[in-house]
Amino acid sequence: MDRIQRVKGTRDLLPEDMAKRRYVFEKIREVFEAYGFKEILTPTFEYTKLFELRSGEEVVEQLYAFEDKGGRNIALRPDLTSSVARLFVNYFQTAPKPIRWYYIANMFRYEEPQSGRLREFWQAGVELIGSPNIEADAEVIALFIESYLNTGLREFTVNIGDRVILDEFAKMLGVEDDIGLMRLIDKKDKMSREDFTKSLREFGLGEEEIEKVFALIELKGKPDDVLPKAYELFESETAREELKKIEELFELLKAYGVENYALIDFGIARGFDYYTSIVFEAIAPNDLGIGSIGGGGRYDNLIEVFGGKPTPATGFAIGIERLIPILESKGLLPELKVGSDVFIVYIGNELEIKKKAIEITQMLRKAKIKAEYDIQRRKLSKALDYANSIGARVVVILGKRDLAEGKVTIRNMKSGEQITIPIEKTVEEVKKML
RNA sequence: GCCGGGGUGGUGUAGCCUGGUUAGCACAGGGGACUGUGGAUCCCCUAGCCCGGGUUCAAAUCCCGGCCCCGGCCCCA
Repeated sequence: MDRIQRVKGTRDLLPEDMAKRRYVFEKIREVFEAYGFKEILTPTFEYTKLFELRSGEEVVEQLYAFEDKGGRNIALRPDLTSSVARLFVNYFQTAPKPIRWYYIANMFRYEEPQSGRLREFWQAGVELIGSPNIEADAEVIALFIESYLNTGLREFTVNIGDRVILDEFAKMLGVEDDIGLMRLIDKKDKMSREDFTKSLREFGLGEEEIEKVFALIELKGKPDDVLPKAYELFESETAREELKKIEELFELLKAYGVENYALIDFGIARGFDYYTSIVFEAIAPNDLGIGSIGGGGRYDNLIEVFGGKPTPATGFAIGIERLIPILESKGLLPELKVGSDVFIVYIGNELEIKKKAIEITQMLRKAKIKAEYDIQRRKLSKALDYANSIGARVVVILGKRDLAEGKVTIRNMKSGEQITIPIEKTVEEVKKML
């Protein structure tokens, strides 16, 4: 008969995978908590309308959307930002600001799987709701950087862009389709200079405008280098005020001690069209074909879109399926042992001796030692073989002769060394061997 | 949605181009010999050509379609 396979774009996570994920999640969670963020979780599915309100009806194409038995149009969450905004509008509009929430959850998008992209994937993210100030952007970006640092990652940058600047830029060029221009600029790193120029021409820009686009995308690097040039390029009051905010942002990041990881890149747009000003994404160089490992930004209009009072907010999400392979390829994940440390074997098949094996196993377990006894009725040699294969470091052997004297034998699987000890000393002696 | 490369026991593979033994090997798994040390050795067993159609006397092998995997494009709200 045909066996049922995994659904396209999904993954089975085996014990070793889960150990790695738990490790990475814990490292990220530690930092989130240290910044005073509180964990929340919203339902796995929402009314499709929620996502349509945010992004337009065409997003249904990229959603896992379906009709349930009650005739409701439902979609699995593609991220948590919409749900968090909904939650806020429904119950928390009068709560003291700012609200600091974090989540670690799986998301679903109906897209073609490829490197670093699955249909079900996990994100660890935060939302900081209620502050319009640059302090909030700084807080979130600092937390973003520190989260990566706590996983052990060092080779990465957080590139910071700004939607206001891009809007002003589009105005400056007299471009109507500002979103189209942003998308094009966002792709600059994916193509050669020639191809990029060609795309800009096809978009309808003249040579002078193209020059300006290149001037813009060269606004990339440390603020000390970039900002003076930016002040030259932009003359509008709006743009200059925004540049001032960015200047302050970097001063704040210095106070956090994370400024070395932050760069300006005014070519960054990020796809999400609900972002309103500061946007950012983390890039870690790798040869795995993985692009951004996380990103976020300010979304000051979204809560209004969902029927709430206008409320500023900012946040980010870290893509776990992208981060873990990078950490792994750089050797930044510790050796994570899964399974029992101690294996208990008994020789013979008498009920009494089995009960003894269980009692000893329980003694070890109560002492928080990972232990299991042989429930396969294995012979000693096969039992040792099995103990070896599961990576048990110590084997407790119960033989009739030892038991008659109230003793057991414990074997250090690494050295092969064995000692015979009184049963009541088992926990103590096993601990010494671990 | 589009393009390229793939799909052989649980895992890794040989066979495919050039159609023809019972689809080979290794590892893993189960059992046995062994009954207090063999983390071994030996023996036995389990288990596979992604699915469907076509060509042919004959298909794992050639052709078409589908599904899935890997990668790229679109998209990434």
